[in-house]
Amino acid sequence: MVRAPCCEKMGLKKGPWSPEEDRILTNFIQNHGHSNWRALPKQAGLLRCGKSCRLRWTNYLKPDIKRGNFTKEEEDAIINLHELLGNRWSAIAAKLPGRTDNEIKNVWHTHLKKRLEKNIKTKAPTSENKRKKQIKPKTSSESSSSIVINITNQTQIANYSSITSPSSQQSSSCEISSSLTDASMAENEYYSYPAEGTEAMPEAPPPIDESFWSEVAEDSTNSNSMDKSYGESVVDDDMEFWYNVFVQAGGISELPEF
DNA sequence: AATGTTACCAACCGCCCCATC
DNA sequence: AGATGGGGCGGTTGGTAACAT
Repeated sequence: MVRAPCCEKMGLKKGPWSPEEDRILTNFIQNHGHSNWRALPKQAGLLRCGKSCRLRWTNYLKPDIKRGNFTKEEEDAIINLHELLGNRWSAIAAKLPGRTDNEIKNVWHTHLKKRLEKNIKTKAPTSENKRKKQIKPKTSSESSSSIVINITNQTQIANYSSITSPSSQQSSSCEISSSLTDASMAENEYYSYPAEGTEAMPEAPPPIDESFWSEVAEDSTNSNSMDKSYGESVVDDDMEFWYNVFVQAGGISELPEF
């Protein structure tokens, strides 16, 4: 079924949002919620399509969104999660509180992907691997990561996930388990290289932040697209998967209570 | 100072899945 | 059972700021 884009209707505005539009949308959602995105712009008096409003809200206006540069820990978490989940940005975003899938996707394409590609070529971290261009400072306070995911033994994790993870039913996980070779292990050494002016990362993974487990539990109870395909036991399987990942990573020794 | 190039990121587009009729 | 609508996701684009020449 092919549907015409919702914004094809004449008179609907496209492009960057004005501060006034932001204000109207924010006020409306705070007062009335967003039960129906399609009807929302009309009710709020915005000349936008519902889809545009949803994107603006979820990617920019939502109050719990964390602004500012990604920390080294967040970038490492994205890299590790991308190894496990592939281009499932929403699933990755679910593990990074305050970060949107769009933001993570952007960071991946503009920054992390190149970093990894460069590292494959050079095989060793050098000062050239670091960002050529300085990021312009953000206006809001500097972000800080509330979770720490530092998996050092990628091959072990990936192979294990191919056995126990519900994601193993999908091709992406099979690719992960088969593609992680000694060479890729060498690449992964890069993940631990310290950013300029910071301490070197410890060899052993740091303890998993407790908040991670509550996020996993919360995430598992929400039926997202990732979970839906796994059937009724998805919640338990997902929990078991993440637990196994971090046990293998050496981050925790026992299953926390949820 | 002017121009070209690169990097970043907000926003859009098309497709898919699920719920409802 | 099939059609339709709404929401969500991932890929891509376009504007612009920063940097290089």
